[in-house]
Amino acid sequence: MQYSQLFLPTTREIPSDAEIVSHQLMLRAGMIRKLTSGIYSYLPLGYRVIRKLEQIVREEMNRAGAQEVFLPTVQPAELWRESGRWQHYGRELLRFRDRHEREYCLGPTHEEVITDLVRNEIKTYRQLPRNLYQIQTKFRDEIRPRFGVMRCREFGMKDAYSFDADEPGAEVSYGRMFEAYCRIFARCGLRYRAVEADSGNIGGSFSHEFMVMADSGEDAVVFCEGCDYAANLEKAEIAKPEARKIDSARFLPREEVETPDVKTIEEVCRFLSVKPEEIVKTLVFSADGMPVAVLVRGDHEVNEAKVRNYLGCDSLELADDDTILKVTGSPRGFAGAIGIRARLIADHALLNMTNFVMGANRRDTHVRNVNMGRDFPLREFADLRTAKPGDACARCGKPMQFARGIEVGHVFKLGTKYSKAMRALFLDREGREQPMIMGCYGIGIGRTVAACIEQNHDEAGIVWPMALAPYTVIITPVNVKDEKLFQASQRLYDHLSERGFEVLLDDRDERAGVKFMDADLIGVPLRITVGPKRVAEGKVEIKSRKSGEVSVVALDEREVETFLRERISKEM
RNA sequence: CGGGGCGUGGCGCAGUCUGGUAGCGUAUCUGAAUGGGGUUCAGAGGGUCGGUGGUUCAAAUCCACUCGCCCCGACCA
Repeated sequence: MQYSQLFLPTTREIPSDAEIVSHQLMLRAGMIRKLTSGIYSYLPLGYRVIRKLEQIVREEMNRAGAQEVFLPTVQPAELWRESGRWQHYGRELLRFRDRHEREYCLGPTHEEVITDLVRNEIKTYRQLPRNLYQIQTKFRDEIRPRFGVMRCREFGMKDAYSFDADEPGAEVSYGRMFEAYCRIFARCGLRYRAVEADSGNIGGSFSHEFMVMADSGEDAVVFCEGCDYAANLEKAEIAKPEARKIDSARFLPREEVETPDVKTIEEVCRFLSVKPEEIVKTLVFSADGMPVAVLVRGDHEVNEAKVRNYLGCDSLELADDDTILKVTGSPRGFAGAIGIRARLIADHALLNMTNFVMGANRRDTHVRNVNMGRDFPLREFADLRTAKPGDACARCGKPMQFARGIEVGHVFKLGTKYSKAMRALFLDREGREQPMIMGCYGIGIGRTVAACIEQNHDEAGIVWPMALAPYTVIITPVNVKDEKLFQASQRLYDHLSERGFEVLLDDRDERAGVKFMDADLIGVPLRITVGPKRVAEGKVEIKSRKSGEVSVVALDEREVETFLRERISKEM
C-alpha cells in the first residue's frame, strides 16, 4: 500500500477526551474514530489489526474443533422471555419494536439464539458434542462507556457455545476452549493470566477470565506468591483462619454506650478509641426478599458475590431503611447481632474475635465487649469478605498479591441453565430425554487490540507485536524528489509486495522527520530507511521499532527479503 | 440516576466574569526555498461560537429551556 493513498489520519495532538494510552494512541494513529458515546468506527489501519486478530482467533477455534457460524444481531423478545432474561437482563439490553409492534432486542450475547438453533436441529447424543462460534457485533447499552473501545456499547466479540451430552464431555469442551484461548493470547504476544472468576448466578461450576495485565485495567486480579492460584478479586478465596480456643473466662462484661450520631466505622473508632479490627460491622441484605445480616470485621469489606453464592440466592441487595427498621428496630447505622430478627451469617475472621464493639440495634447506641455465644448465637461462618493484599491463599496459605488486569476473554460452564429453560433436549443412549450441557466462551476483539496497545507502546506510539501489526514493514524514502531514492524504494516495494509481505511505502512528499514520527506512531515493526548516504554505498537501513536496533543491509531485493524473513520469524 | 466539567474553523485551546469588528497554535490549499527525527518564508481558504427561545440598540458573552460529550460515583447476566 502506498501511504499517500491510505485513509490514515494521524494526529499530533492528544484528543482531549481520551484518558488511557490505548484510547489516545488508537485515535492518534488513525485506527478509530468515535461516532457517538461508546460507538466507534474502525478506519483501515484499525480494521487491519482487527482482521489480524480475528484470523488468529479463527485458526485457533477451528483447530480446537469449533465451527464458525454467523447469527443475527436482531433477536425476537420471545426467545429472551423463554430464557427468562427479558426480565432479568436489565437496561443493558437495548429493546425496540418493529412496524408491527413486535418486540426485539439487539443481541448483547447469543445464548438464546444458538440454543434455539441447536435445539431444533440436534436430537440425539450421536450428534454431540458440538461447538459453534461466531465473530460478531454485540450491543450492550452500558451505563457508562469509557476508555474508547475498551468499554463501549457496540463491539466485536468472538463467542463460542459448546453442547455436550454429559458432564465429562463438557469438561473436555471447556478444557479445549481454555487451551485455545491460551494459544490465542500467547500468539498475540500478550502477558496474560487465566484467573478463576465468579460465575455469578449464571450457574455452572467453573469460570475463568483471561486477564491482560495492565495498570489501567478495570479489574483487580489476586494471585498467590506461593502457588499458581489466581482469581478475580470478586472470587478470590481467603484461607479460613485457624480457630483458637475461645476462653469464655476472658469475656468482659457487656456494656452499652451512647454514641450520638456515630454511625460509620471511622466515627465509631474515633468516638470509642478503638481500632477497626475490634469492631464488627453488621450489614443487612435482602436476599430474594428475605432479610440476612452479614457480620464482618470493621476493617473488612463484604463481598456480595460470595454472599450470593453462599446463600444460593438470585438477587441480593442492601436492605432499604424500612427493612432495617423492621429487622433491627433502629435506623440505619446502629445494626448489631444481638436480638436481630434476621438470618445471621459471619465471615471467618470473626471466629477469633472476643470483646468486640458492634451496633446495639438502638438509635445512637453501640455495645462494647460483645462475645459470640454468650451474647448471641452464631452458627454460620463462611468466607464472605473481599480479599486484601497480604491475605492468606486458600490453597497454600502464602500471602496473596494484587494486580490490575483487562478482561479480554471469559470461559464459562453454563451447565443446563439455558438448555433446561429453552428445552434444548436430546435422547441419550437409553432413549431418555436429557438437557444438553452447555459452555460459552467469549473474546472481546476490540478490547484485546486495545489491551495489546496498553502493553506495547512507548513515548512515540504503538509498538505492535508482529502478529497483530497492520503492516509488517514500512519503506521510508527520505526524499521522494530524489529519483534515485524513490526508484530504489519503489523497486523494494514491488518486490516485497509480490513476495507476500504486508508493506507500506511512504511515498508522501514529507520531511523525513514527519515520516519517522508517523511510522513510530502507527507502530510498524520494521522500517526500511532509504537515504542518500546509504544508497550511495549500495545499502539501506532496517530499524526495529521494538528494540530500536538498526541493521545495514545491501540494497538488493533478495538480500532485504532474506533479512526481513529472518526478523519476522524471530519476532512471531 | 447523583456529583463535577466541557461544547468557539479538522484537532488543541483563548475570548464569557465586565455584552460592542470572532482570535491563537496546529492542520489544510498555493508558491518558493529546504530535504535523515514533526523545516522556513510569503500568501489564501475555512467558524450558524451545540440548539431553541428570551433580555438588549447590540449576545460567543446575560437569562431560561434543551441536546451532546467527558470525568467521579451508583449500577452491571
